Amino acid sequence: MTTAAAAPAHDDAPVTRPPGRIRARMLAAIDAAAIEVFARDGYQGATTQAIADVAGLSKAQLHYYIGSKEALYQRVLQDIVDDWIAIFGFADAHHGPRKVLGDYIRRKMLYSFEHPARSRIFAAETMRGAPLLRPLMGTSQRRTSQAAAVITAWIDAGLMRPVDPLLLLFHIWAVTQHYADYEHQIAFFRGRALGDEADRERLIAEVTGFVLRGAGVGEGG
Amino acid sequence: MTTAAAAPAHDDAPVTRPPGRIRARMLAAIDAAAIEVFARDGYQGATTQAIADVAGLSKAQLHYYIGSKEALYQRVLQDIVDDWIAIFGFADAHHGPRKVLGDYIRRKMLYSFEHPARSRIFAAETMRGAPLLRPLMGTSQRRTSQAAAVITAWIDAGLMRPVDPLLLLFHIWAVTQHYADYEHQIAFFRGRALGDEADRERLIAEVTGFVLRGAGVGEGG
DNA sequence: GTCTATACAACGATAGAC
DNA sequence: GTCTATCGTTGTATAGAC
Repeated sequence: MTTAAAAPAHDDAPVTRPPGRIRARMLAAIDAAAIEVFARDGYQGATTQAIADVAGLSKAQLHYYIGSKEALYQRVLQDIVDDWIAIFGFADAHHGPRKVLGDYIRRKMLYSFEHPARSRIFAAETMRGAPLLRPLMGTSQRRTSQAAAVITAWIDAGLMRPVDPLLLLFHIWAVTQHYADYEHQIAFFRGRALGDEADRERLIAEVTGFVLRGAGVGEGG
Repeated sequence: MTTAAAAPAHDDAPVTRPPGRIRARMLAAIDAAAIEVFARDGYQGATTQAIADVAGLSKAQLHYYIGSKEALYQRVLQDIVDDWIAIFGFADAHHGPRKVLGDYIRRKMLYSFEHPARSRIFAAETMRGAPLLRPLMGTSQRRTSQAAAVITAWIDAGLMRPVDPLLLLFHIWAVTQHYADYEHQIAFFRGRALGDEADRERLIAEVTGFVLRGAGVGEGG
């Protein structure tokens, strides 16, 4: 596993060059560019030329690194699914619906604010039938079933209303993701862009209150 | 306003042929095909070839009727905005939030069930910054402001909670449109497609209850 | 008015130079 | 390993035949 013959030990000049150092930097830039372009134009609409332009490479250069447009897209999708799973979390069910749902809503809202492009890619892929996303959703499906079971338990314990657990999750996703997917419409109707920290906190509070009341989570939940 | 010189008066053989009869039939087929393809592939991703295939025409034939891909897309967008405005309705404000919001939610849900493709086109156009939709949104913006004022009046009358009126509208749109835009995901997690009349009524009831509780509309609202 | 043959630009991708 | 020159295909659109 030696990388190369040894070399002088200057601190400012790394002795060994990790394989694909340029590659790693390139791929990071490419991923960022791909997310931006796929979010704006969709999978079919995005061109490798546009992604190359945003990443600052020639189209041919890009193709060398990505293999194919579909492979690049799949990588991006996988990253987004990983985010989705990382944010999802009903493990601490014993804290009750107010805390668990509230925290989840906050994480989803922050994700919508910070990574709207990723949310839009997920939305667009779902809208076209999710042909490339579906095979990556196994874990998401299991986690969703588990979360639904947790909600059912809360209902049985009298901590919230007997809403349909799965539909409640849909509604949470709908409202929180709306702030990413429809960001432009929201800015249009509000007359200003999604604003500073304080504004975001207001939105999170409003959404949280709306959902918890909708789910019938009382003061004691 | 005479259409042509007179002709025999057989009932089963129209005397005059309205100008562009073939054209009207073609345009109807083209619109339906365009909605399907734009919804699946987005504006950039949709090809005139694909639309022509679905409509059952040659690509060149299609181009004769549509002028350009952008013109076709704009026409579809205008139709969708017209739908949006027709469904929106807060004129009967005196009936109170329970009835007005409930009826509106029902109309939105039925639209999501019956025209998911149209909802998706609207979503995709919004996600990419709505460059071609924005100029068509003047009326929608006015109606939205009026609706927000109505909600404010309800709040002042103590008929519902002091939620942010605009955000409440966003949340209604988010939840109802979710059943169109994320239809495939919903089917995936529920393990079955959006079902029959009874299933749809259940979903409408669940969404309506969720929103009205979230808005703090009491029994008397 | 309707449709076919065709133009030419942009697409994703790769063989081969460096 | 990296990148450039170039390929074959498909894209939107139109001139001109019917």
